[in-house]
Amino acid sequence: MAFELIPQGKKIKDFAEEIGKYWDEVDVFQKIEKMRENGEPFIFLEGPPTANGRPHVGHALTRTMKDTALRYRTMMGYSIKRRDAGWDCHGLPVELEAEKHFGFKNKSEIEDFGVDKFNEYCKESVFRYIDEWHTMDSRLGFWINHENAYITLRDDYIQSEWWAMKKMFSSGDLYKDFRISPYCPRCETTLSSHELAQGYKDVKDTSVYVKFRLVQDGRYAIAWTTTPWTLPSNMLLAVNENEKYADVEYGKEVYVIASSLVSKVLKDNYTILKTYSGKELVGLKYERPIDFLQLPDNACKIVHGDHVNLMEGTGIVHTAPAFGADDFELGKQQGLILVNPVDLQGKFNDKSLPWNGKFVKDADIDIIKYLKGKNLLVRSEKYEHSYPFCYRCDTPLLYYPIDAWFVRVSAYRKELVENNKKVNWIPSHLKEGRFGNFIEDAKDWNLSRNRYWGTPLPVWTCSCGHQEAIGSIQELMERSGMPRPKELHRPYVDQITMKCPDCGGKMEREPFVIDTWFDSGSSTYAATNYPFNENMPQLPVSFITEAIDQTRGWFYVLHVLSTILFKINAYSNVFCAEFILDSEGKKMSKSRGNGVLAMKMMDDFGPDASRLFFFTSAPWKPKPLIEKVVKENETKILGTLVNIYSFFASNANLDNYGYSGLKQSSNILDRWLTSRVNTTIQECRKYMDLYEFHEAQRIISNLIDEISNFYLRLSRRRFWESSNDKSEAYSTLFYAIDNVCRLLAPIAPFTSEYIYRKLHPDQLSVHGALYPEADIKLIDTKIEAKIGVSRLALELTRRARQNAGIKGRQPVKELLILSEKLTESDLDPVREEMNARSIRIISQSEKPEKVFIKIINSKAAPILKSRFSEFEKFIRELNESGEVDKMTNAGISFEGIEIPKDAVEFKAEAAEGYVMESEGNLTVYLNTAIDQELELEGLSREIIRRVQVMRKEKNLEYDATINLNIHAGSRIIKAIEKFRDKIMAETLASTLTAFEDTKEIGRLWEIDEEKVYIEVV
RNA sequence: GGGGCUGUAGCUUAGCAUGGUUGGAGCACCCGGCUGAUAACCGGGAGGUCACCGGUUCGAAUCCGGUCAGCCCCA
Repeated sequence: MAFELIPQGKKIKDFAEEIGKYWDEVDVFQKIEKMRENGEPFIFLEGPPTANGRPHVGHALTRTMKDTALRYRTMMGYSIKRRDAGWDCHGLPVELEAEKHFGFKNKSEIEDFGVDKFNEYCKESVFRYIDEWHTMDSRLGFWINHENAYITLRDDYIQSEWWAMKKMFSSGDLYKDFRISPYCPRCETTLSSHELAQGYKDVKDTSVYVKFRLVQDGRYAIAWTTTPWTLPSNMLLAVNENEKYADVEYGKEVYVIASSLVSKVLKDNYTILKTYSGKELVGLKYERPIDFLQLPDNACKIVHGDHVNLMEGTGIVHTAPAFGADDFELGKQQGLILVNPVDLQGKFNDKSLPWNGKFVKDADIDIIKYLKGKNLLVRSEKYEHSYPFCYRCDTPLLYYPIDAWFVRVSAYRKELVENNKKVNWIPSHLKEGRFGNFIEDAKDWNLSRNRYWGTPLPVWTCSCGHQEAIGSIQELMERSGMPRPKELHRPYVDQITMKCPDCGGKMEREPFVIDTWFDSGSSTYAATNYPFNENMPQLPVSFITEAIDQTRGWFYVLHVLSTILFKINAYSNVFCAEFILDSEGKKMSKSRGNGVLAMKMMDDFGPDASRLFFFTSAPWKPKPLIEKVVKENETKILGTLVNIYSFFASNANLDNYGYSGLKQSSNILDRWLTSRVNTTIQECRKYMDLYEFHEAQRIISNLIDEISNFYLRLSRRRFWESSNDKSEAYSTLFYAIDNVCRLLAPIAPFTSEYIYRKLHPDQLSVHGALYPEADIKLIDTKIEAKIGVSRLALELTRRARQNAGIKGRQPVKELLILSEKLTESDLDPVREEMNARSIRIISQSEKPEKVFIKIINSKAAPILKSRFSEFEKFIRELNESGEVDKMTNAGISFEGIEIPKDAVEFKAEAAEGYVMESEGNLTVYLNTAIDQELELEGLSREIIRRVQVMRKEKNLEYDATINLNIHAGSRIIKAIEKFRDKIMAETLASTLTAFEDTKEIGRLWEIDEEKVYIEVV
């Protein structure tokens, strides 16, 4: 049986293509799934992307993390459950695309066009790029079942959500409320906090300090706001009763301002009259600066607000309950009837206002002018702050009082925190940090959208106030007595009405669709169509992973819904990736145009190099995409592995070797490598279990490097000469490559499969193999340590050679190694590389060292004064005598003068004729004497080396013989004659003729500045 | 304004939890060497105020406090 060779010039990217085809043709993925059918379940859940955008490198990263985890678990014998794709289909971004397509500017245009046609377009556009996703997944090697994908727009998926909503409606956890929500006046819908978060921008707005005259005594309370358009709707002023306030004389007027903020507000020319507690202000009545609107009698007074702080402004907060959440709460507390002069398009709609009909933000300037004219403005200034804009249409959002449906998440804070304790977060700081903080303070979830393309809210209302939630299609038909709608979308479900059980009136559906995050957050149960398929979803799922932005997105909604519906955490392990940055380290974004598509990365680098790149450092650190970093992984890890295999295969074939298990070897390098493989396995499993794939990659990469550059370099001859432990060497190398393939398989699935199947042509796939398990018996830490020391000895030898100016090819007479750890035989593997006639381990007493004394002039001179030069001479002679080391302990006396110990230094240097190098407890002494015989041997090796180069250039087979003719000067001819046999053996020359001549034949070489002509025939 | 993460050589990074010889690699650069698997490798050189300031300590890249910068999240 021969091992298949890797064709010259074949690229690692080509392997991927070949392997991809093989997997498809033979159905490898399905076969492995079947093989593991009865394994312990490991439950996955795919976070559904929207397929109306193209996959970029960030998607490739998270899909690599998913795939690596799942392949690893498969190799650990688990049966992966729910390895199904999923697609997120609804939502505002989809509608926006549709609006753009049709050129619509507002909702009425959509309604005129027809909601049915509009939604039809949305439905089709969702899958615009689905093919590219499929191709990307297959090229990246992401093994996931696409044919079982869950799709959130399907009736059966929506029906499960209806079940959930009905359940929450029944328990009171889904409720309608009139409150302040972030609202887009262009899209005419409320937004969720998640959508809000995407639209914050830093902008400069005009902020104003406004005077509110106190009825009691004519002082002015000064309030600050960045939204002047809310001033006409002012109903209250809020202070903090626990803070200090001051009466301040400014011009002829007296202002009330929080005392710590006076200097900020008024700059100079003011006098503080007195300070007092905020409590004294509470209850005072005031006159509004803008008083067109009719207000209830209980308005226009100062109240306490917990939210009032002294970070900015004046410590007195203008409160318009219609346009702020805190304001609204205060208004409610005070029992105020809400006054709202703004319509759903964000325009004033109260005839008493001079600005009636204007978009509120555009009225700011007029309002400021109006205040100035009435002398009620202290001053105005540009103020930079972040303000929310609609993330899809860029319209500034308003906080607006409106009916909306909410999930009572805040009531479940305790349960959310409890369930989070059962979750393993990677990286761990998210658990208590970003995510933990967020759920501790979870707000009720604004679920309803006044839009079209989404899961319809399944609640029907009667004009008498009666409400009912519907939990299934069956129930919908029974309750309404109407046929099943075409699909569970608008406008079809809107046409369903039912009879009110209370008053007999007609009940109509609440006209909302729901937040699309409810869709993806429902995947735990809706993807399996629970409860309609009757199988309780297995929760928590074992593992999910997405990018960091999903902490408040998918990770959050999954956790919330699972906690409310099933009282359990949705997942037990969650692995969070950071973003891939561009080559400059900048965030990739659409507006910058610096994004990189996943397919481009596959085209440029191929899947395995890309996958390895994602794990060059922890995936939870942002990583710039730099071409040479990606390529480096390919050469260092994959290229080296491929080479190791090529070396193995070409030699094994020459020797007709076949693997039949790991042979016990007495060779120290074999035992070392076997041990290294097993320690690596141990470590690797540990890291893979912790989802620290990047650590696993690093140690696998180290092992590959050591196999190639240490083990093989030093073992080469055993493979191509007839050594008696050759089959041990082959079996060790095979064993190492086989294990490396399996260790690397989850991370670089293509290349490892390619090599693995060359080792095991009879096996289906490396991914169906079991992940290596360390054999403790094969781990020998002593050997690993010893080899470490011998490697250091080799390094020191090279260093010493360099210092002595002796090249590696030149044999030296003697090498002495001072070490307590090594024995002679430990050096066997490195002996040849050290290239010395004699290599010995020596003891302390044998050190070829000369101890000498160095005078520390600054100390010795003051003691000796005028006799110092005599002392110098004395020491010089002493040093030359070689007797110094006898004095190291005794101390020195010079003609009756005791020289203190700190006035001299005892130093050691290599004895004459030696160069020494040391590191730690290891010292190497190199004898630098080169006699004629050594010199000639060195020259013979120079000849051999050059002939070898010529053989290679001629592309000769390894075992092809040659005829060798050499013309050169006398010294070299002498070397050739002396080492004729060796030269012929090494270069496989059947004849060797050598003449002292300058005739130009073959190729001209220069050795030690002498011309040498070599001809290989 | 609040919270989180990150900051180590030109670039990519290890070390930081548990303080301790001289902060370790790789890429690129320079010099030298090795090479019949490997555009690979080996030795040396150059390149670091370990973001900055302060504190604790005999001793801080590491622990503590603060500042700055970048990114993210929240408001």
